[in-house]
Amino acid sequence: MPADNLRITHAGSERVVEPGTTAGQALTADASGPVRPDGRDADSRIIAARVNGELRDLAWQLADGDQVEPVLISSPDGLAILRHSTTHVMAQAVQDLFPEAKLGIGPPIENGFYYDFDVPVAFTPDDLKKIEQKMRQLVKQGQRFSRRVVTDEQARAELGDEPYKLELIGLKGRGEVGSGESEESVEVGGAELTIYDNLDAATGELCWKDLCRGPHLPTTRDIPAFKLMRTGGAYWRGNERNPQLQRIYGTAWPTREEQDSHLKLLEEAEKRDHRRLGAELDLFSFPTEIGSGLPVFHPKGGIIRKTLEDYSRRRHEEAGYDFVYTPHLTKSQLFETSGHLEWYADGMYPPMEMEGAKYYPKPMNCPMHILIYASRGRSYRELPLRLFEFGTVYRYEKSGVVHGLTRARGFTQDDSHIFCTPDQLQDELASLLDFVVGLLRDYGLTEFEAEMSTRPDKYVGDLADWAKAEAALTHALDKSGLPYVVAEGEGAFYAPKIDVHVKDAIGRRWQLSTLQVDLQEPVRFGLEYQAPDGTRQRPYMIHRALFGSIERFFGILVEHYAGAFPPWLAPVQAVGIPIADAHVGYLRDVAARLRERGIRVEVDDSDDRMQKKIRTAQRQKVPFMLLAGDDDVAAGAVSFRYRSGEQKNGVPVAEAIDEIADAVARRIQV
RNA sequence: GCCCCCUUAGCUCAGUCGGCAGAGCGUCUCCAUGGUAAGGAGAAGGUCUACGGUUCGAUUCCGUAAGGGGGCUCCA
Repeated sequence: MPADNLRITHAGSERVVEPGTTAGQALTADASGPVRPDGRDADSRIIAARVNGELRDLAWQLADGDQVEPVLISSPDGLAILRHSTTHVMAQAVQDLFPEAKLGIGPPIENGFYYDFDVPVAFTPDDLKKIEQKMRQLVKQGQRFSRRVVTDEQARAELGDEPYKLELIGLKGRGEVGSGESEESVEVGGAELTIYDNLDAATGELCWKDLCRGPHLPTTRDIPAFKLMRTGGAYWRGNERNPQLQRIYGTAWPTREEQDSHLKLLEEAEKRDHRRLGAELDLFSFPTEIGSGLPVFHPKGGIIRKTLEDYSRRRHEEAGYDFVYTPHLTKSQLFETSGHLEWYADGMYPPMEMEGAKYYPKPMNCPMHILIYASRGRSYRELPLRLFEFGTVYRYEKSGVVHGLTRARGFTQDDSHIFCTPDQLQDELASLLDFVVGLLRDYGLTEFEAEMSTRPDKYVGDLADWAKAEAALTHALDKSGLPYVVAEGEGAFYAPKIDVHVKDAIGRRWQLSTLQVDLQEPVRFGLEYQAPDGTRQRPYMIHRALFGSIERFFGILVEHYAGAFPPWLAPVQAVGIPIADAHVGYLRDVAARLRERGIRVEVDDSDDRMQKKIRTAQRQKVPFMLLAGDDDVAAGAVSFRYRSGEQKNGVPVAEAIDEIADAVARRIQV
């Protein structure tokens, strides 16, 4: 069945385009419709179509009256189709080379795709090369993707030796996999079962087939750029009780250039890896003797951490928080009352037994803050009561998940619990969100997006409270002006929540702050306050962590800044570099004056030559370098060098000191 | 926790198809006093992660453990 021409309706007129045509050819120069997101893409290929709103292959048979919109390869849908098609090519290559491999699922994902295989032996990096080579052959062959609707029985007959595919066919019947967003739906979503055949370009002979919802590219030759990235284990259907399959990840792009820039971004991310920079810049380490996931901060990491903590404390103080301190250990009873032992015992370090009592390292601070609230009777006049603590907690993360500072087993939360009346909830949440975003901005993060998570299927508390809490959170979000998405059913069992995500300097998203309206703990602990009418009322409780974990936030900042912290956070803010030994004394005097202004400064009096000292300071990412030679000494000046390489010569010492102190005080990046 | 991979000097890594090991950077000492990203010379530094096993002999092969990495699952 040759691919029919595609009729597209655009700008009120209908025209016919052949598969593989470009948008530029398909559209008149003045076209301004949906296929042209911007002028740059005018030559992008049309690889599929949206027929009456549904994605279809170019080979789709059109009926009169169909509303057809072409899909460009560079559009989000186009990218998914490209990547989904590439994953078929990969699966074919794998089954050519490893005939015993059984197919799992193979969906497109962000920036690429994967396919899972059941194979007796895991793939090696060498296998990956062979598979990629084979794929390049298949791409060159230009096999046609061809869609076929089949009945359940046909599908079962044709895929008889693909046990996982058979399972998927079965699932569809039971409605477990619909047309939704699950990755399985890529195979069996939609109203009918379809099989995609890969047909030889010349003979039309069947080369390979897969149960698949589609759509796909016209031919394998339409894959412009791809690369296999890595392998890994993955549980069948994402369930750890299921067998583990071997997953191969790849990436695919409309142009070679886009692929290259994607690979470059990955390289850049690797260079910024906080674990690597943490060692290079002597910030922190994970001594084996202490244990996995338990970091120590070295002096340079320590001063950064102290600075960001101090600033956070000051801001909290200004915002009306009260500072509290609580111990690291508690008798089991506390976490029995809170319910944590019942729900999260697996994630807790085991208890120590002393004199008949069991003591647990705390996995969270809230119950202790609650006890402070409950330590005496509370009046509505005291509310909202905002308790704040840098509280260190311990969670036994499974060995496979520990990851640098971003997933540690001991970490410190900038934890706050706010107790308020029902009336205060909305305003408190709204101002809290402002506070959170304002503070994050001061640490140099500028792009935010929020996620609102609502009541899950398994929940505690009563519906009216959930509704009220969700409404208050939504109100706060609307008021904040932050862009947000709603994640239905993603809330914790005891609370709906807002998570604030930030984008870092290279565009990666991190989940940072979380705001939760707790509907459970105030009840469990029987919290109350006395209302104006003399009755005893239940307060609302808000959990809130801004950095989440200081360690994790620290790691994210290291990566965000690529280690080049803004002056106020930099461990060494300025370094004096003498041209020769004779100028060391002069720079020591300058350094003393800087120290008086609170600047962290060092003078490099090593035996190295000046060039080497610059190189060293540059690699340590020191924001300001003050050089001095005979000329400078004579003029009472310094040669002022920024880590950008920019340089001003003959700057009077007083001026240089003012500039540095000013940059630090204003917390600006240089 | 599960699948796969890794662990050699402070760091980054060579190497030994089984015969007790090397480079660069860093460190230390000396020389050099040099104007914008590596001046020169010399020295110190390793029970080759740990423990078992195979072997005449193990850093190398096998097993176990610890730590690390890439995924999966999980993340109150």
